[in-house]
This record gives sequence, C-alpha cells and structure tokens, in this order.
Amino acid sequence: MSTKLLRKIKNTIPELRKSEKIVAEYILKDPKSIITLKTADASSLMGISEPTLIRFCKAMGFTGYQELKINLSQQLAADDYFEIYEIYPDDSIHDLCEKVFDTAVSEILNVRSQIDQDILEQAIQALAKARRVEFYAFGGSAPVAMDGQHKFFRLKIPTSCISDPHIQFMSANSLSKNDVVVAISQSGTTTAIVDSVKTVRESGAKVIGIMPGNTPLADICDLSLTINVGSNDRLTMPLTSRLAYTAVIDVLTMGVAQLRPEAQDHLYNIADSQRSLKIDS
Amino acid sequence: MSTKLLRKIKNTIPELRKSEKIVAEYILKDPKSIITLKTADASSLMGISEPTLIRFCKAMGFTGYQELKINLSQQLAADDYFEIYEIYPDDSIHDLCEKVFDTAVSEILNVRSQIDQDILEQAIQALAKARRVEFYAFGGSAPVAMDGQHKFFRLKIPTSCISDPHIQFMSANSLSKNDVVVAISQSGTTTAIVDSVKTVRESGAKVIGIMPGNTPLADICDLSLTINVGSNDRLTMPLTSRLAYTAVIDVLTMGVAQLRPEAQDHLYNIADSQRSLKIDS
DNA sequence: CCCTAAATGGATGTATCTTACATATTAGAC
DNA sequence: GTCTAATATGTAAGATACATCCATTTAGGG
Repeated sequence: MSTKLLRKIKNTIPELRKSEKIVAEYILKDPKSIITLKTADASSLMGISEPTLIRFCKAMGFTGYQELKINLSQQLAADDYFEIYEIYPDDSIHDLCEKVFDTAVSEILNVRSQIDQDILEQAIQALAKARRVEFYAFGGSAPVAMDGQHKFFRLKIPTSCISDPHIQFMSANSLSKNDVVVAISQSGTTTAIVDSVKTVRESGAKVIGIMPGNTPLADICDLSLTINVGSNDRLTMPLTSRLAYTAVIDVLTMGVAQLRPEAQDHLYNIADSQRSLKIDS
Repeated sequence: MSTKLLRKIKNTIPELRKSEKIVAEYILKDPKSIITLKTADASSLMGISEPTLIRFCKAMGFTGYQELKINLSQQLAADDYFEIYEIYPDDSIHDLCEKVFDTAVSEILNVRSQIDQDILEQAIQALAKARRVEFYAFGGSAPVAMDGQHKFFRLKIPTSCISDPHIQFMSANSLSKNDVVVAISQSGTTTAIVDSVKTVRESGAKVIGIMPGNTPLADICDLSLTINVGSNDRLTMPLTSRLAYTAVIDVLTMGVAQLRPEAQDHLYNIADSQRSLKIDS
C-alpha cells in the first residue's frame, strides 16, 4: 500500500464528476461508516445512486465497492488495532512476545495522537537554537535521557545526560539563557527533578519537559510535552511506556536535524569515524 | 474485538465441531488467502460446505462470513500498514512526527516477525535461572543495556550495565557458569564487544546476544537473538531501531518475570518504596 | 433553442452469502 | 451390539447485495 487511500481520494476529487464528488466527500467525512454499509444504504445516505457509487470505486482503481470497502477497512483499522495487553501466567512465550510488541505499538500510537503539535514545534525551535542541551532524568527515565544525549551528540550539539541530583544542581546553576534542559520523568512527581527544574528556570535557561500531564513537573516547565501512558506499576503489564518517550525524543532529534543542516555532514562523518572500532566484514 | 482474532480462533478450537476445526486450522495456516476468497471457493478449498463456514463465523461471534472477512483483513493489514519513511527538508513538523512514529511502529513490527521463538525461549529460561545478569553495550546501544539493567533490577535479579571495555573485561573474568551476559550491539561488529564476549565464554557464563544477523557477534554468542532493521547511518531516517531492541529486552523481562513469581511481590513493593521520592498529589 | 455528449439513476441480472431443512453421523442407553 | 436421540453436516433453495445495461436527464456548444 504505497499511498494512503484517503489522501488519494482527496487528490482525485478535482477529476471526478459532480455526483462522484459527493461520494468522495462523504467518505472523507466519515470513512469508518462505509465499512458497515452496503451499496444500497450507502448510496441512499449519500443521496446518489448505486451505480454512481460503483463508478466512484472504479475511478479510484478498484474492481468494485467490495474491494474499496476492504481496502478502506484495512487502512482505518491500523491505528485502532493494537491494544494494551496484560500478561497472564499461563501465556506461552509466543503469546507473551505478541502481547509485548502489541502493547508497545499501541502505546506509541497512543502517544502520537496525544502530542501537542504547537509545543512540539516550539520545543524543536528552542533545541535548534540551543547553545547546549542537557538531559535530566532519574530511574527508569535515565536510559531515555541517555538516548537523547546520544542522539543530540550525533547532531554535533554540546550535550550531556545527568542522573545525579547533585550534578544536576551544579549544572543548573551554570546554565544561561541560550541553554535548554530536557527533563524526563515517567511519573512527573519526582521531587528531585522538580527541584532541579526550578533551579534551571532561575538561571534563565529553557526547560522542555516530557512527562505525564497534570503533574508537578508539567506545571513548571517552559514547554511541557505531556504524555499519558498506561502505568507500569503492575508486573502483568509490559514496561513499554519508555518506548513512547524514546520515540518523542526521536521526533525532537529529527526536527532539530532538519533545522540544522550542518548536522547532516557530521552524521555522515560519524559512520566513517566509527569504522576503526569495528571488525571488517 | 477484545482479543486478537487469530489468537481467539486458536483458543476456541477445542470447543469447535470437527468440521469447524478444519476451518479454524485453515484460517490459522493461511489467513491472508481468506480475504480474497468467497464462501464457495473457501469452503471447497477447505473441503467443507458453505454452511459450515458460516457456522464457524457465527461461533467466532460474527454475524457472518462478510464480517469475519473484514475483521481478518483489518488485523492482517495492520502489520503491513506502517512504513519506514525518509524525512525530507520541507516536511512539516506534523509530517515529521507522523513519519517518525510510523517508522518506529514499522520497525517494531518488523522485529517481532523476525524473532526466533526457540532462541527467545531458551534465552528466557537462561535468564530466569541466572545468579547474575550483566548487560554489555557501547555507544547507541548503551541506553538499551541500561534499560535492561533497570528492568532486571526490578525483578530482584542482581544485575549491572557495563559500557566500559576495561570493566567489561574485569567483569567477564569474574563470572561463572550460572551467570548470564546480555550483549547488545546494533552493528554486531564492534571489536570491543566481540572481545568481551569471547572472554565471558571462557569463564563458562552464558552469553545472550541481541544484534543483526550474520555478524561477528552473532557467531560467537550462545544464544543470538538476531534482529535486522534499517540502518541508522542516514540522517534522513529516524533513529528508531533502538526502540525495537528495547522491545526485545521487554519481552525477555516479562518472560523472566513469569518464571520467577517471587519477582512479582518485589515489583509491587517498589511502587511503595518510591513514594518517599515523590511529591504527594 | 436545439443538438450532442456526458452524467446519472432505475431496472434488471448475477454473484455471493445465508437459511431451512433433510440427511448423515455420533454418542449414549439399554 | 443395536437402537434411539441428539448433534453435526451438507444440499438446495432463498435472500441479499453488488454490478451492469440502458433509458433518462442534464449540461455545454453551436
């Protein structure tokens, strides 16, 4: 499936006949309803005839209504299909594997739909202009921060990852207006990170937070990318929420890379420079 | 639909009539073919009658064949729907966000289909029996290793994460038969990790590797969970491959948790013990 | 304003799915 | 082992939904 059907429909509208346009607009407006409708019902709902509906399907490149319906249902299903699962003691390894991956996908998609595009944009702008980017995190969020640091390092941006509250405090006091701190917390309530962020803000540096909404940390950051995922405090649930956090970092990284073309050369060079560390193959 | 259709079919088999079992087994064997088949063709291919096929659909909770077909097509499509995208300079932030998340999902699903279930099972068995679990990794894989260490820590298993080749060497020499090392490398060719793994194997400890297939590292581990994802050496591609690695660690963790019931109590206790570090809300 | 060509819908045919019912099979009781 | 009753399965008819044909309508050009 190379192009997405809905986009294709939208692009094809100008070439369609008048009554076919009605079909196109109806499908774009409420694509999900089509899946359960038959030609007769669909056409009468749209106020056109069955042949017109069929003609529209053919104009879109399908053999008929049936094929369009299946195609549409496939595309719409994708996002809703993945679920968060609990693991049960008698699950086989195979089930377990399926469930963990499904949950991971589900949470990533879930987060994608939650992200505030405006804040994301502002965060990327701030990071792209930053003289220095520091990642603060504790516990389970520390690997996420470390990942962020690693990625920004590749973009040739001075960066560090700090999981020690004392060092965070020292770092916070040494920052200035042009610096950015990315504070990551899967709880949003950790006392130490809230304290660190307060100190950072006194320095004038900008703080981007990645944490659940309605938390003490979310309240005090300049830009809060709030993310609500299933809690991890039950053993029976996969610990996939940090995947979603990592994905957000990835978006930030790619956004910054786009705004800083000089980073691109550097990235290519890294591949070369790493060669000496590797075995020839 | 609450549970995944194919899994549900599998679980329902014992309750089905003999000829309906034939249907179930056929669908499980080749689910994709159903999408394009009509009742007549499908039933004759399966060697049963159309009504039996319909009865099977109803037994699965659908109103008929049509509904099952659409449902099946949705579920099968979901996996193939996500794609790996390249980022272009003129992409909007929104496009970028969509692409990064899509790519992430695509790679996670891709990895899921690659995982060797036998090796996975053996790896989980080995980890569950381990006296001690050490994670070795460098560079971009270090956050993944750190994540693994964090997760196993929660399972009350003595664990550490080592990204320093010297310490790895010292660690490797101190391990014994009952210990397990998890070596993570997104290249599979890093000289230092290959050397460390060789040292570990001399100690008699077991090495589980997570890396691309056909690499020097894959050749020397006891259990190689090989994973092939799109390369990350281009700036225009999201850096999502480590998400897939983290997901694999997650599967290992959940598998071990399942085999070590004593870990469960501990996990619940952690939530309590962390309370003192948090702000009341 | 008429003519032509295109667009649209009604009616019909056909493919596909579903149901009713008859037959076969199986399980249990004697 | 055999009969009976219940269950399972398939045949064939019926209903439904989809696609096609062709007549009617509409729009545009002369």
